[in-house]
Amino acid sequence: MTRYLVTSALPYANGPIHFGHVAGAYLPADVYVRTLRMQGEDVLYVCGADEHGVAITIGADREGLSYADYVARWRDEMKAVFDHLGIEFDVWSGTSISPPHRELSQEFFRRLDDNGYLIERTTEQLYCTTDAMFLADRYVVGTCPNCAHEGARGDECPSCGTWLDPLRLLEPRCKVCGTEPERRSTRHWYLDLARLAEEHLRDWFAAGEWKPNVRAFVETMLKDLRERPITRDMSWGVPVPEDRAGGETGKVLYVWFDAPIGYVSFTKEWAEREGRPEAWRDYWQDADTRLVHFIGKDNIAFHCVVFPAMLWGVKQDYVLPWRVPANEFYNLQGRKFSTSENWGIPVEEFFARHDSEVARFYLLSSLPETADSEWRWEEYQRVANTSLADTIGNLATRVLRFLDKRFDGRVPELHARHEAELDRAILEECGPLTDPADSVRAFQFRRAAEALVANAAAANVFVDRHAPWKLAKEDPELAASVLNTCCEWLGWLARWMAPFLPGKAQALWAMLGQPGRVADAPWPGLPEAGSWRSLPAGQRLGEVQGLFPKLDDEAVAAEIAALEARASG
RNA sequence: GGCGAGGUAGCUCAGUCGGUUAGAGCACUGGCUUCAUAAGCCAGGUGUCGCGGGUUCGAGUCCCGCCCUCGCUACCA
Repeated sequence: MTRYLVTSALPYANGPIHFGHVAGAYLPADVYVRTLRMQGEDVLYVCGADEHGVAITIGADREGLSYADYVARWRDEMKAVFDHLGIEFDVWSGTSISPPHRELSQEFFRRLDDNGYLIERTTEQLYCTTDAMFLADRYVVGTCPNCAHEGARGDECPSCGTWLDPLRLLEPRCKVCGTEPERRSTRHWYLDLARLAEEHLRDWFAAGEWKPNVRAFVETMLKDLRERPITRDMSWGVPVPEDRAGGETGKVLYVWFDAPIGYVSFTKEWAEREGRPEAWRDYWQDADTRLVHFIGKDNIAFHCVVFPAMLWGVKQDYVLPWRVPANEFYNLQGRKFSTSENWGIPVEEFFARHDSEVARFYLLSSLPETADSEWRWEEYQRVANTSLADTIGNLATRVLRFLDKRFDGRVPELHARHEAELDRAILEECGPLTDPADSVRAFQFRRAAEALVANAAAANVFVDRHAPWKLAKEDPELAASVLNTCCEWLGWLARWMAPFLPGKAQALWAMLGQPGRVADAPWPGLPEAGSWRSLPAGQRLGEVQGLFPKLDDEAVAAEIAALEARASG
């Protein structure tokens, strides 16, 4: 048994979760966790909201809410989406509410400081007297010194593409209130990434196994590492430890610094709740633990460079990431998901009309694993109808309804003289069989989804070749053996389905008359001739019902029309 | 600008170490079947592998140049 600590990127508590986020970082992680658990691994799945930072204070001010209320609202709303989709964390928390978070973040700061990885520096920055805050680059707008474009941002001019510094902008204004900011000097702490890379990070990364997109990005970044500020002048966040602030007040840890520490804080929170307060160390400070970060590609720098640098720099034997299966971006019907342009699928409406398990499966079969991909309603319909309803759902009903009619709704008997022949037929002659878990472990979820459908399709071939409805008249014993084989196969299918379609898998499990939770059954792997059957003959089957609803063309057209109507209205 | 990823059948994509005639699913057509949610099975066609050059006995695959799409570009998180 191997120990795994799995994380999904902490979603920023400043807006809704959409299917793009789900496909990028949450659903694959959930499937990975469920699969490993069925395979007997020790897995902890940690997530929570990222709740600090200036964007949140601005959002809360705009809505007249306290920061705490504002992030709590998004925290709860995001959790509701995860619940709908069956994404189950062992702990879901938030960086502003997790009890250990403040102390732990400050401890990271102190230890990095003690170990010589922090640099203090005083610089001039723009300060808005109206909003009483220093302005981050993107919160300053002004006139571009290069092309005179009036809408230039503090970091870049969108017109000529020049890299800017806010201090270079002509007629700078605060993006929030329009006031002209003044220059003030301020002292901050910087993380010495260059030194951390020199001492350990480069070697560590070079020895790892990474997806091509991750390796390429990080190797470029490692060539030219600058120090990064880790503090900010504001009130919302984890305060810089008083014993290190040197009299400075009003400074907090910069949100990118405290956010990933949330993974650790939340693990500690989980351990406390379990009544084993030291158990978090098993996951974070045991060299054999495999730390897996599921993220979108925009987060590669943090999870493969900055956070590992922090984990190593505190010299507390923290494990560094083992794999970072960063996904590309997921779009919607040809365009980017966009809250501001109303280009999205309102999740509550979606769940009112559609089956969330089907959504899970469709998302998994279209994940942006190697390139950007997208949600297309036409493809959603195809997957829902062809792969799920026709291939998997119909397999179950064609077998089980026949048994209801002709075999008293019980698992038929396998006659010993048929076993070898039928094993050979289903295992070798009805199409290639593959273990979906192999692909899941390689982070190839699309392939795993395909394997699942292919394994079901093989049983359809088997049924057709043996035509039990004919055999029932000519050779009832052989018919029974054939249908016994089909029942067993459905049992395997239910277990193969469990990580992908947990609810449907359970429904199928119950239809077979199996007690308990299918997720508690061990992962079946691939069946081997002579030893793969386990259902007792005569076992009563459960009530047969259709597993998957079908989606007609009108429904699809209506969804696309609604999508476009929202965007234009 | 820099960096990265991608460009393969009508659509979505797979192609390992360079190796036979470039594959799968969907869609489409024909046949079979009637257990099943009008579901299932069998059979069938389709390619300037983005463009140009190079290396090689042999290139979708390796090298160089170019074109197109998307993303990142680190004090937004």
